[in-house]
Amino acid sequence: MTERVVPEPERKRRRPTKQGVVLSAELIVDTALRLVGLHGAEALTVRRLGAALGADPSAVYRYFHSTDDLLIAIADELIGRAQHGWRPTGDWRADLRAIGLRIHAAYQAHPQAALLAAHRTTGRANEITAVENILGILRNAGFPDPEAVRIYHAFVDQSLGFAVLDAAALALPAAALSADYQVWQASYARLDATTHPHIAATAHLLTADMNRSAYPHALDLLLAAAEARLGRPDD
Amino acid sequence: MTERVVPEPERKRRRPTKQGVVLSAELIVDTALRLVGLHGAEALTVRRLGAALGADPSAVYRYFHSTDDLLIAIADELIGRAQHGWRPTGDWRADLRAIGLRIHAAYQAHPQAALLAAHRTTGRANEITAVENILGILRNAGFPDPEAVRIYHAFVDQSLGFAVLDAAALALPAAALSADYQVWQASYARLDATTHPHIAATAHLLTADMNRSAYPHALDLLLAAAEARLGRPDD
DNA sequence: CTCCCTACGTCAATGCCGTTGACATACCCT
DNA sequence: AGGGTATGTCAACGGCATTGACGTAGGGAG
Repeated sequence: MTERVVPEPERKRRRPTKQGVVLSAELIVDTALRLVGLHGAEALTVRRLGAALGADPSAVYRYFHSTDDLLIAIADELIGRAQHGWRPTGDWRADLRAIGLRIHAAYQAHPQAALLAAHRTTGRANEITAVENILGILRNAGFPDPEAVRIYHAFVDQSLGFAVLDAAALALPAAALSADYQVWQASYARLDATTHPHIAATAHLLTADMNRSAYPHALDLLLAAAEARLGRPDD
Repeated sequence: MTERVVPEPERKRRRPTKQGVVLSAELIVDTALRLVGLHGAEALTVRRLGAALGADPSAVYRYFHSTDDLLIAIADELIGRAQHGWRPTGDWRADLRAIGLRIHAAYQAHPQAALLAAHRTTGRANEITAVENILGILRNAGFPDPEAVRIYHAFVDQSLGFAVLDAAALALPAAALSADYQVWQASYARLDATTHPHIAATAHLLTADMNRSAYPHALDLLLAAAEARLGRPDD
């Protein structure tokens, strides 16, 4: 007992740190996002977070049980930002497309955080709201419940999966990024047409396409296939 | 000069460690995969790897520039394993489905490694072979080059994205996993039907679906949509 | 067969990291 | 006004990746 972490809603005392900062779970999450955006994913350490907050590093443990716990909170915050201000239009396909792009964009805005947190199920408030919204769109569109659940699952995991992958590219330090490009030039762009005819034939298209996220296209394919099923409720 | 790492193909001297083990890049990658499979992703440290190999930890740096470099090698090894023994059947849709499932399965077999490495572009031999195969299937199926490249990109990134996400679930320690399930029970399964009608109506379906990967379904949707486009080369 | 060069395994040190137990203070409630 | 305790702080622990220096033994040259 005398648990180290007191849940945020029932916090009463707020005692400023030596440097005069009044801490809160929200401030810590925001500071963590800022830190990670400025200095990369590897900057997210308890010690540096403490320094950025103006507090002793161990103060963080009064708000989160562990760094993992903090990560979950960050993930939920991003999900919340993705939904901020969203309103359904009534067109299920457009609505799902918008939600998917919003989730993706929210994570792309904090690639390092996405890399750390997008693959976690948070079970927190913002995540639950998102689930409710997506399921509602599908059921109102006329998908029978089992189909709605299956499409929901594919849709959500697709957006999160792409978020992680695309974040990984953005999160790489500039040095590694240019190194990656040189690897590409060295290995792919000059492959022998006799051993790798298909890469050789499409090399120019590949280099152009590589620089964009494939998510919008993949999302459109998923939605098109889902719509095609609305008519045929078989199989 | 006197570079710390000598590339594997031109290695001549093989000097056993104190414990009598003869090292090689391959042995290190295999040992890393075994380590990570046995004791989780957090067990992949240079020190523990050294111990598992029967060598001083710093010997690893004679074969890889950094842990990141090692990770890339592990990723490429998994891609290679996914393709091992694969042969095209001539049915493009079945072939792509098989490759997708193989990639996914290869990473699921080593979830901790997948989590660390699936979002990296390796540029190494096995990755290049996979790219060539997939592009070949699409171009032979009759997709025009720009379309083939776009579908290739969506297909590959979707497979890797799902691999990361599904690996994350498998990689969680047993304790965290059951904790997750309890969170689910506590928050989702008993949500008020008036505030969250859609979750409440489908809760039983959600819990059943949650335990499977959505990848096969998402893959089928992608392939169905791609096939639908083969006829209409417009837009 | 011998000698030399240097590749590569080893050692030790550096500066990080997360986490925790003990402590003290100042906040809030009564 | 006073007490209980929440919360910020301090110090310490063990583990981490990485690197420079060292020496020994493998292999090529003659």
